[in-house]
Amino acid sequence: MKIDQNIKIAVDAIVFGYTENKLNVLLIKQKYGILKNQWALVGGFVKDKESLNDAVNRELQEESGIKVNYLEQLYTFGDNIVRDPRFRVVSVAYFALVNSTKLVLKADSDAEDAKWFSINELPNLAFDHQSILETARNRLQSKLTYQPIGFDLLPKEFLFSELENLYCTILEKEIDRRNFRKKILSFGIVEETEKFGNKIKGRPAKLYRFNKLKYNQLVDNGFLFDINFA
Amino acid sequence: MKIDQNIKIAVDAIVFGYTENKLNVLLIKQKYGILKNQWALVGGFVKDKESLNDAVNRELQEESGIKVNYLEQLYTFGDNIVRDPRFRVVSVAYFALVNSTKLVLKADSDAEDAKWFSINELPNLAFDHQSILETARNRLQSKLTYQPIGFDLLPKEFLFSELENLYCTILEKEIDRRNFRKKILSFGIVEETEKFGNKIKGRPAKLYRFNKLKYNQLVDNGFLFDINFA
DNA sequence: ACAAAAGTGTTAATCTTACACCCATGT
DNA sequence: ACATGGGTGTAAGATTAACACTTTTGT
Repeated sequence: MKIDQNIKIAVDAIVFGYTENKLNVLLIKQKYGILKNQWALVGGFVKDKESLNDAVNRELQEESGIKVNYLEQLYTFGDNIVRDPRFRVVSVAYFALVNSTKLVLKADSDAEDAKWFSINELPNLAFDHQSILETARNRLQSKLTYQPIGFDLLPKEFLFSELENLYCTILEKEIDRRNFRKKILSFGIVEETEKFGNKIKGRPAKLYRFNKLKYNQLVDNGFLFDINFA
Repeated sequence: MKIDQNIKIAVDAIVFGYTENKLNVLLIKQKYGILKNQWALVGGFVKDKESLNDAVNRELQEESGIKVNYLEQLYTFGDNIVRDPRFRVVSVAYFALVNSTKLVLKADSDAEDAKWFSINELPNLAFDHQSILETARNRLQSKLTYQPIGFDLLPKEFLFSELENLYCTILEKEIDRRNFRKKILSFGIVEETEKFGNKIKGRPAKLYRFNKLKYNQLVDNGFLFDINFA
């Protein structure tokens, strides 16, 4: 059986970071082609002998040198058959979270420049990357409430106020500080360390740590992480 | 820029139906190729000038003649690079729900036979369709609790006991009849009709109808459908 | 002593759970 | 009159939501 089909498969990654109470996305300035100098998501074509997963990881490595904490398939964009002006491309988009606080980006082979952009100050994006980004943002918002993925955007040890702020920022909601802390602590998956953060102002704040092992154990026993707010 | 890539894109559909308190899946017996006579999901290759969505709908039409009530993209399977023994195929899987009570299947061009199988009595499946099906089943289970998709498996007018049974069957849980009814009715999206179902035994049961319009209105005002059980 | 952020409890309201009896029909 | 499934209410327990003052530090 001969299949006459001329469609290319690409992978794209939406990489979210969180610094200074802002949600950021990693973008790459295109180095070649008719889209030269346009900003785009990390991504590229899949090789013949490479799984989709390997492809995203390779692109992340090549274009940014980044190591992500969380990666999952988001959605496959293939309904707009002219999304890429060169030829038909179906793009499998991935959703990634990274602790960007101590991260050094490298601009490598395919990209001229790799940079973090606040989600609220985005440049014009190549292809249909704007709408992919919207999809990713929705996924982040909803997943934040039923999976402990917020921790993947923070350093290993973090302040409670940072966690709280992350939730407020991403969900675009006010959250009662006391109720939030009570709820999170009631799960028993976040533990106090002996250390203190280096705040300049106010009372020193303890650092906390997410216990992933404990979380996995609880999940095995039917535990469901869940944060709902009015 | 020339891309040397030789991967084919297919779409597959997991079509769920519900009859006589059983969850069923639509399978197709392959007519051609080395997989002749094996059972497989509805699916096929995407055409060059056809959106992914059009491709699934076409395959559903061609192979089963079915009209689905609900269709959404499920997941893209492309990590197993030898999932199809002939050449590399990346498959975009779709998840479909249909009211199968009055449905006539047609076996058409590509398929010898189209048949419903109870989810508990599946034959061996071609390719990695077994694992795709697992993914779909998980999606169905989780989505049932936070989206009103159960109605897409039932006729327009249905008995409360059918709805309840559907939830019990798919979630594999016992559900308190009174609490279930109370909860569903409290949403105000299911309304009583004047008609009665034609039960043979017991007290006649009213038929109910899902008011999709009302549901959409409520959603616009921030309503969240949600059924949680212990 | 004051500014700044951290840390902490209680109460009312709401939602969830558990549970059992009467009703309308066909035979 | 009995068998079968349909229809209904209530009370105890758990969860959520609303709300403000004290603590620790640096200046």
